[in-house]
Amino acid sequence: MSTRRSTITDVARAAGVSPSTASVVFSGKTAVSDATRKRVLDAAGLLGYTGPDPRAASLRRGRSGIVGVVFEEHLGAAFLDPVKTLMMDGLTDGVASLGAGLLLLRDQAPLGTEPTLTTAPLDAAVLVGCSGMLRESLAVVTARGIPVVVIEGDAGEGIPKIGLDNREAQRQAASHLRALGHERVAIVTLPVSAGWQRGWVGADEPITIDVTRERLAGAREVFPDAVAFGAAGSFIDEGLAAGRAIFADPAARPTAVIAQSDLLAAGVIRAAEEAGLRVPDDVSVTGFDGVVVDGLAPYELTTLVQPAAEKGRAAGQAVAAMLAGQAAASIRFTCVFRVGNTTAPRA
Amino acid sequence: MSTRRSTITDVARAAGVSPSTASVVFSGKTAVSDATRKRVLDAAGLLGYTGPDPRAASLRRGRSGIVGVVFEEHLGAAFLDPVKTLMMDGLTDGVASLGAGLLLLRDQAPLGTEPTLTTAPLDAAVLVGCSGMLRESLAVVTARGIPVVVIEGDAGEGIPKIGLDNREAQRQAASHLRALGHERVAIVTLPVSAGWQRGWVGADEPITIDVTRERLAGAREVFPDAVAFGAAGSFIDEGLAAGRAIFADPAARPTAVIAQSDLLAAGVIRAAEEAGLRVPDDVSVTGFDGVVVDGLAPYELTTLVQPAAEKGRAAGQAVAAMLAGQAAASIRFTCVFRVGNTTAPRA
DNA sequence: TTGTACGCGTTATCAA
DNA sequence: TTGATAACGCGTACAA
Repeated sequence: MSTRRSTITDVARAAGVSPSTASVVFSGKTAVSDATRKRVLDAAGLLGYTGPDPRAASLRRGRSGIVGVVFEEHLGAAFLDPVKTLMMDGLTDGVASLGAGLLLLRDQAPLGTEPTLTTAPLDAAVLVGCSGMLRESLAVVTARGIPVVVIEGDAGEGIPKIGLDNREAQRQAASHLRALGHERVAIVTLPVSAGWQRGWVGADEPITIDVTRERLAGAREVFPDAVAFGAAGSFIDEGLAAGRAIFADPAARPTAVIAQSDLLAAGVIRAAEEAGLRVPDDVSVTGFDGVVVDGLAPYELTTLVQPAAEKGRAAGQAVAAMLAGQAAASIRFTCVFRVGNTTAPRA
Repeated sequence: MSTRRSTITDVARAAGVSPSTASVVFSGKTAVSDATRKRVLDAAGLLGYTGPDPRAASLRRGRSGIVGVVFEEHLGAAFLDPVKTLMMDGLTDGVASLGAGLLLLRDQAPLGTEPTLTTAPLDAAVLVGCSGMLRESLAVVTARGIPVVVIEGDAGEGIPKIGLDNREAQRQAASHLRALGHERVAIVTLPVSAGWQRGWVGADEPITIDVTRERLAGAREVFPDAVAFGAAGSFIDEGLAAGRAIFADPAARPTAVIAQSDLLAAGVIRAAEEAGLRVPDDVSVTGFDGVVVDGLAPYELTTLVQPAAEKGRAAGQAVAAMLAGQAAASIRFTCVFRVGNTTAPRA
């Protein structure tokens, strides 16, 4: 049973038509008489032909229908982040209009395997949270003429960026806290650099991750002297650890904590409870992202709602535009400040 | 600047060698003299040639290096599940040995777009949690001779399945509870069927999702009369809702709850606390999966640790085997029962 | 070690 | 509405 797969040529021959006609029956690009169509389809059924080989079609058309999504981190880690998940949802929609699918790619190929970013049949690539690495692969891709878009990161000149008004948004939350009378404020940041280990962020620590730096800057515009504790990732447990460090010294306790993500904020709240502090009565907490934190109820975070899915969708559209030969512009989305029940006037 | 992309033929001509020699320089399949290699590489650099076109190479080789991963549910929903995330990690590894990447596919294409499952240049496909639908697309794929593997689901005859000993495993947890003296037990199940709404599961409710059915059967082998509440998904908040329903009537309170996932168990624990019950003193709770539940500390679930990443890896290997022309067998992994601090003797 | 020749399976173009 | 022709860009026997 291991004969050659039948091709469109076989079908055409069996149906007594030319290959191009058979092709048209499957692609629908041109009108075909019903009689002919039936003959071709029948022949196909008989031969077990199930449609054009995508590989050949893709070579001929010059399009594969595949958009690569490149993550810097370990793939599983990426999906632990609800913001990225939402973004993927939007991206799925965004490229669907293109009839394309998403190919998951890791920046760091697992040793010994070829860098798929350069060998995969991509029509376009979307980089997620690219903080300046992977420039080499990127160079190859752009040289190949493959459109590239970056979400929350910087890939250098000429590459469209989809991002947020991180700084301004975070400043809003800080202002809100100041308006409530808070003065002693601590900040819990996202990782400060690649491979960052949980810990206090020194004043002269170089911050290489854009999002972290911008949000921190926004908070410090209002509270220049606020201490900052850098988490190792956006997880509740990281927020918990950060919160413990922050609330450790009763004498130095802040009355408000600005967390750079909702998950971190959730952890901080738990740490506060652990330390016998009530939220928001004893300590106010703000988050960032506006995602649903599973299990956080009855709290409703005061946070900045970012259009995560929109970012993905916009990236998809940008890619589509570039594929259509148009230039795609960078986009900065605006976060919406939402007051929940985790902030209150200073006691 | 918009002239034709240069091809390997151009490079060969510029380097003064034949196309096949140039090809060999890039593929490394045959030895080439250093001088020749240098000439070719130089020419490539000059022309901005960045390597073989993946589309053409894939046609020629008959391999695209792409494995499709098909989810039934909305894509974002899939990644909210830590088990699936881990599985994806394993799968990534599993196919990496193949030099392949993962193409994300949704079962239900978002209307108006082509079913990518049939038009994408796949070398193989992995179905996740397939409960018997999508038979048509599947038929096309298998007819095309594309290897298919199913994780936690059933795609019919002849398709290798990667799964767990769900029934036996769950029975173990139940036995543990019985050994602790528990008699009045409630079960919180995963969704009972596609589109299931949260609620009590009637005795004659048809259970169409394999995992749910098997785990329920395992629990009922020990506690035939245990009531079951079906969650709408594997989330903490769903477990919370289920727990509230279960603990609502003080007179009918169970002394132990068997949850079909760790996230559900986490929610149940929270519901218990809410109802003023202590875990495990007043009520014991078991989970299933053995994943790290973010924010659950200090609890450590008594649960069944399933090799989620292993499942993914095995699927990748099965796919690799089939691609190599060998038959791949179905695999049933065994869960390991782990006692945590959420179960205790009946008060 | 290098070159020749051919085909992978399809589709765009144009003419009939 | 259909058919002939010519790529698409590459890899690989095989010969030299």
